[in-house]
Amino acid sequence: MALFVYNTLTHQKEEFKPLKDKVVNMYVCGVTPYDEVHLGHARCYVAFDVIRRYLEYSDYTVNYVQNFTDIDDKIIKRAQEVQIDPLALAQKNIEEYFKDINALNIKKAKAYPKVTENIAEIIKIIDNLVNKGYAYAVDGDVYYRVAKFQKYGALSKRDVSQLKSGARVEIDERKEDPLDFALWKKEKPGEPSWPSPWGSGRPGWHIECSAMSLHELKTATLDIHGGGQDLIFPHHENEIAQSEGSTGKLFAKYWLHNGFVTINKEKMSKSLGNFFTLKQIYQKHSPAAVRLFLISQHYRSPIDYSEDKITEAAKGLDKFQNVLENMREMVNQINLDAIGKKFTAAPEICQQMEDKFTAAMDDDFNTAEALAVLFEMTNAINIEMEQKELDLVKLSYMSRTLVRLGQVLGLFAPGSALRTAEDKLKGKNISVPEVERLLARREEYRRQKKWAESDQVRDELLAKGIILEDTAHGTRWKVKE
RNA sequence: GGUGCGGUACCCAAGUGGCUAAGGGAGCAGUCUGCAAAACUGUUAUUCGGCGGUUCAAAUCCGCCCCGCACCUCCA
Repeated sequence: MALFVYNTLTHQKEEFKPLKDKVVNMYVCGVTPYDEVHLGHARCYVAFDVIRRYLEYSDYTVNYVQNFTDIDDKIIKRAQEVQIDPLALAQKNIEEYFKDINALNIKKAKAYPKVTENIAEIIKIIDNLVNKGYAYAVDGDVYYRVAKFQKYGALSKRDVSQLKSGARVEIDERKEDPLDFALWKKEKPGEPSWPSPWGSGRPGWHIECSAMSLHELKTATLDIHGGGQDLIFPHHENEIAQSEGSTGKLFAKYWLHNGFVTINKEKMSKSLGNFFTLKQIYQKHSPAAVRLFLISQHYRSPIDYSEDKITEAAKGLDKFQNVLENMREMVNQINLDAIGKKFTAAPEICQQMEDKFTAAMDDDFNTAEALAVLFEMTNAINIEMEQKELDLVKLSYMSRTLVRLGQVLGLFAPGSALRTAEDKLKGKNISVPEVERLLARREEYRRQKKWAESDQVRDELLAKGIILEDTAHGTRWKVKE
């Protein structure tokens, strides 16, 4: 089976073939760090993290680059509002970005270029565009000459003449055409600026991605360029115009765009004010549950957020957690190599599950279906554990497959694995030592068969949202979400 | 107005021409358990927004209609 991806550029699913065999150069538009990270951002970066992980699972070397647009109108505006230096504001938000995003178990990019560290590269491209006639300077500003770029509108499927009649484009007398957009903006008093051949100023919004992808990945043509659907027009359309105008080569082979997070079916966005930051959500839910929620639906479809849905995702996570903890108790000590003589091959079901999993993921990263395979595997393991005579080697193979495939989706990875005890108690009015103290007391009651007292302790814990499970190997506890 | 996406059970959500319409949550009944929880078993869509059409065969293709959302302006 081959991997097929939906390419926004061609509006269809295509077989994925990178330029160079087994190497994928991938650039995903990062955030403009003027505010906190919200769930919409998380969806984008989780989606592309899954894509990256699956490509790596499929034996590709992935060069993943994601930028920070750390100087921009919005940063300047916000900085003025809170009376802080724009670059310091951006820096602070970048630090917060990593805190919030890392919790979601997102793999590090190869590089995180910033606009402010790539001014020279940006100027170089603008200069090149001016020399080729794709751009013109007016009064300290530099604009892109959209009419000169024949393919303009191809990505977003827009007709240039329609755009003009749309009348929503701002009229600026100095521009040759209302569609022309700024590559370089003349310095304004009190704003950060850099020297350039056209005078002091700063880069326009779209140029940084053209410059930084070229600079960081050393290739005119990217294999994958990703981002949110809201960036298709004008941002990505403009990037194509800039990059291809400058290099004369195809900018990106595959354009992948993730769908929005919505609330009550409406797009979650800063402008509508209906957004939830990750910090807000983390107060009530674990990042792992947020991640599972985000991948429970295909990355291109809109996903509607609600508290209940994250809670549902948390329950799914519990299901995985339960099976893995039960497994751990049973097969923890098994050395597969030592017992290998008896059971040399992995059971057939492992290969079947893996085949189903890859078939789902090969179809434009269908995580919803892939997830179903993991639940099927979970069920199969549970059934196997019900058997009178346990086949521990088989169980071990099965759980290894579950974990390995789960990790492709970024679930239960080592490190950020499942939820830790402290993580579980987030927002609860009780500490881990306290729980353990009560458990010990209940254990003593149970030993003495004082059921009433024992149940009282259990009820007490339940009232605080803690559920107990008595197993053959002792009592386990978890938190009701 | 232009462009695009979607409407599948109580809820979420896969499936885009042919095996019994995945999977998760919720509910109900049962097994297990000191009792629970977890887990397991059974059960909840003769039907896929509506109406026509094509076909031996359609949730899947075509036409029309109804409804929802997004983009065309900063947004992941």
